[in-house]
Amino acid sequence: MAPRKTIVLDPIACCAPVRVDVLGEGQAEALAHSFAALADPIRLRLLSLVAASNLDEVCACDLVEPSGRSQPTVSHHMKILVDAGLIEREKRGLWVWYRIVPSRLEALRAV
Amino acid sequence: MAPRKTIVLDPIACCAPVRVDVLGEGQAEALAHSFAALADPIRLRLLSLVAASNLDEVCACDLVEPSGRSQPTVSHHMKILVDAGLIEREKRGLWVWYRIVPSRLEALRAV
DNA sequence: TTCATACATTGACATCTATCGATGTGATGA
DNA sequence: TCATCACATCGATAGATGTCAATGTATGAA
Repeated sequence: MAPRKTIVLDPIACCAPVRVDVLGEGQAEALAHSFAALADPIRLRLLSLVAASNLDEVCACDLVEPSGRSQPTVSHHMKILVDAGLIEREKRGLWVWYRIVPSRLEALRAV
Repeated sequence: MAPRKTIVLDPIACCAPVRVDVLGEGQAEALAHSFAALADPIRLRLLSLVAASNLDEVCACDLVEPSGRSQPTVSHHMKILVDAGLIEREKRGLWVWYRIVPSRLEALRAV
């Protein structure tokens, strides 16, 4: 089928740090799930709001109005970001505080 | 509403390269679109296949079988990757060749 | 011109996702 | 105990997305 010859993934590919290899199904599934969390403009803005905080954390009540979405919708999106490990959630009293998880963002860059 | 005080995005934020700012709607929309292209396990594997090629480019005919999807489906996904600017498409004769666009991947890392 | 090949497009369908109103839950204060 | 507040969950709905069979399009060969 191949015009030249089928692609050969170098069998003696060295253990180099820049090793380029084909993603397995499981890895691809997990990665796609992480990227999906970033694949929504509202979530990107929410993430941006948390990251831009000069307090290092943001109260959930301060996310609803700038996002332009309803409270349930914001809650829904924040849950997705938390489940993806991009944001940490901490409840203190009546309020919920969010912090970004830098290590998780860093991990995604290494694709 | 805010328990302490509303978040203040530093108005005198310097022109520093690590400038942290809240995404505008337009930027968020564009970014989300790029991430959406990566938010599918099949597309990640296709991208991986192209990136792992030792020829620097891959024929479309060599993507169908390893992806485990039909030819129209692969064509569909490759179009999404090309539209996102992550991959370049070149038709030579009967065959179509794909190359990754490193600069575009680099740009996404800088979020 | 006619045929075969490689890939794209179409149409239809099932599934997923974003959204919001209504309601539930847990904490605080009176 | 009761009322109130902050946030989560539920249920319903509209729109987006992945998938493939069927078909269309362009290229090269006979």
